[in-house]
Amino acid sequence: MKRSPTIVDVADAAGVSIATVSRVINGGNVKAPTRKKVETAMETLGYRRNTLARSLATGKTGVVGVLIPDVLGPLYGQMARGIEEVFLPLGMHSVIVSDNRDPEEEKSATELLLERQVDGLILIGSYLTDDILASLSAAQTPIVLVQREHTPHECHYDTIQLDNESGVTAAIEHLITSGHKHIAHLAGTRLDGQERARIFKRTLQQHQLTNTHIFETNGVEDGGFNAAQQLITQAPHVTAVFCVNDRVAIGLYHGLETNGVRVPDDISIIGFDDLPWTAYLSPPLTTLQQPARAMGQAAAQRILKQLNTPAAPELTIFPSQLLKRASVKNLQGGDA
Amino acid sequence: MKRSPTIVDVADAAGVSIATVSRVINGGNVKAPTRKKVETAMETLGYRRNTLARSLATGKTGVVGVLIPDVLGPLYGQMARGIEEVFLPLGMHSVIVSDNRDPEEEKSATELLLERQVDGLILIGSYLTDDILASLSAAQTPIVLVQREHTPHECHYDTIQLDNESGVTAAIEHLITSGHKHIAHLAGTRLDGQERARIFKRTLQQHQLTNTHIFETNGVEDGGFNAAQQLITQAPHVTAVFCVNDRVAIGLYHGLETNGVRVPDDISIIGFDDLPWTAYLSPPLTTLQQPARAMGQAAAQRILKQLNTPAAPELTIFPSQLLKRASVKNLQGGDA
DNA sequence: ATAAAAAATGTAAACGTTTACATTTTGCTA
DNA sequence: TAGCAAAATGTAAACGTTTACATTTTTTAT
Repeated sequence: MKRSPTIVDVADAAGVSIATVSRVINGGNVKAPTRKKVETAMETLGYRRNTLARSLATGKTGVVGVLIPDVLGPLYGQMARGIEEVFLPLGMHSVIVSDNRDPEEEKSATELLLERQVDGLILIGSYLTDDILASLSAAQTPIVLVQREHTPHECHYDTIQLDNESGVTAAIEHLITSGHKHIAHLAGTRLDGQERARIFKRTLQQHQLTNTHIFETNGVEDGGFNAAQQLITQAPHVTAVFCVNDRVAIGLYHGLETNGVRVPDDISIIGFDDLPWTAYLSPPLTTLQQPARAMGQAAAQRILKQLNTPAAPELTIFPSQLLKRASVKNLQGGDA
Repeated sequence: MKRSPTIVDVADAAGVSIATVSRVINGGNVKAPTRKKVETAMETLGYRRNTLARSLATGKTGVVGVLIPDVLGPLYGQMARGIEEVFLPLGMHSVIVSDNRDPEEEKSATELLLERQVDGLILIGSYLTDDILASLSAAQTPIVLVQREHTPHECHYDTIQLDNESGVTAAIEHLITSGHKHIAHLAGTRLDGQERARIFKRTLQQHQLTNTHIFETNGVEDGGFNAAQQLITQAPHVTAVFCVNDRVAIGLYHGLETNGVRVPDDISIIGFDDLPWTAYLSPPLTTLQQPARAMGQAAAQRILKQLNTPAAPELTIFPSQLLKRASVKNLQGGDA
């Protein structure tokens, strides 16, 4: 087990000082012949630089930590990709860690990233409160929150959120314009879900539809599946359902089919998230697309900005877009 | 921007030497009152240890690098989770990097991880050849390959593979026992795909079914979609299709539906991978489950073993399991 | 050809830990 | 209560870089 070669070994082999070697590595001023000597020395020795030592000396790691709730989840994958797209060209890197939607685990994972001296922190779907965040960021490491699961009183941190407002409204209005009068909602438990339920209710009222059916679900497939039963027995006149997300929607598809209810002929469905395969369902699911990748990019951008100049925290809101597909039936004659 | 407190600051505040502080951090021998003094000092100063410096001093980072082809892809997510499950309890961590199925990018990403001094490397779906791997691992960093995309002459590295053999055979035999005589295959481009095609062909021959229809696809949804057309026109008597993976299968579902062909009444379908939502398709997809999580765990385990004692490289093969669901129709009277 | 300016290189001190070794303190035993 | 072993603490050298500063070499202008 021989020690891997260091800058010192290279310096010796090339007959120069370590400073010179360091300079050729980092592109400093060094004469062509010297540079070549050093380069061949590096080549023959198989030198590989030690980022640890480098970071220790410079005080920068070029790494930003990304905390996601869940390694699976295509949406988080897309965000991660958006983040990478910004950092990679700058020679920076993101390390992804997943808490499992467990606030304790989230906190310790964050601690860990800070111990690793990350240059910034992107917290996705974070449950952390302002106080905890404050204690974490005592080292003034830039922090950006994406899709935070905690409503703050004030905006203390850069935050990227999804505009549930316009999305949900668009979805409901699409249903109404298509002639639906009895619309149900399958709600989820998380913060986003609750907000969507609120907006759903309000939008219905604004259109003088007061008979609101909201069914609570666990936010995943079997929740939607089970809700199908309730829906059929408790609200038989409903012709359209807005689901808190696509996973619930797909469960609902399945549950309805099991009960012999056809989509969209008997019931129209709208989901949320545009998970990649929903376009291939039968019928293809009408849903709201989250610009997850763009949100990731924005988060990375904010980190960079904070790294340059300490700016006041900002709240950025991204719109979601309604993708009209075949899971919604038009009950009108032919307009809309 | 005040410097964050170091071990020295803590030592000063507590009136002890830095060695003692280091000992209380790492659980060395230190008397109770001293320990308390140090702990309160750390508390009030808000000390956070610097993993960089620690790793530099110890020569271990406690980090293993994981290279995956693609952050999206639920299968890789599951592997990543399996890996984490092994490392986390040991206080180790995995950092995930994705090359985008680009050999160049893969190589540089690997270099980068090594520069970061990772204690081990798990390469998933790697395209790297033995020579390149050899040059990379000159620093004798443990390497484990999972689902390698390159057939080596000999087994130079610990390798984890999926048993395509038993899986494909089981799938085809399930179709045959169900009475299917004209079976087509939608093939993919990658290594695994080619192997599956080979096994498909051979298995059919072993059952005296010589009329093999193999259609090449790009391995994702639209490949399956397009293949539907070809299938209908070029092989109208086919009653069952084995797809190289679930993504192709879902595209095929869609393509067949578009052409008015019903699944499974007109055509039975089997996929591969058991992507999480295939159980919710209509009809639920019969498919082969990959033990991705277990494979991840095994990879992590091998890294640990290599870290302890330099053992001879091993090839571990994981079986895939056939999940019989409704996308295959039984053409027989009622047995099987 | 010479002085001055610019460029190239070298020297040595950081960066924040761990750890072998030296020293001091503590706890026992006789 | 002296003496000794064991336990606790301190000292200082590593780990592999970067970088301010000092020194040497080269270039340029006169």
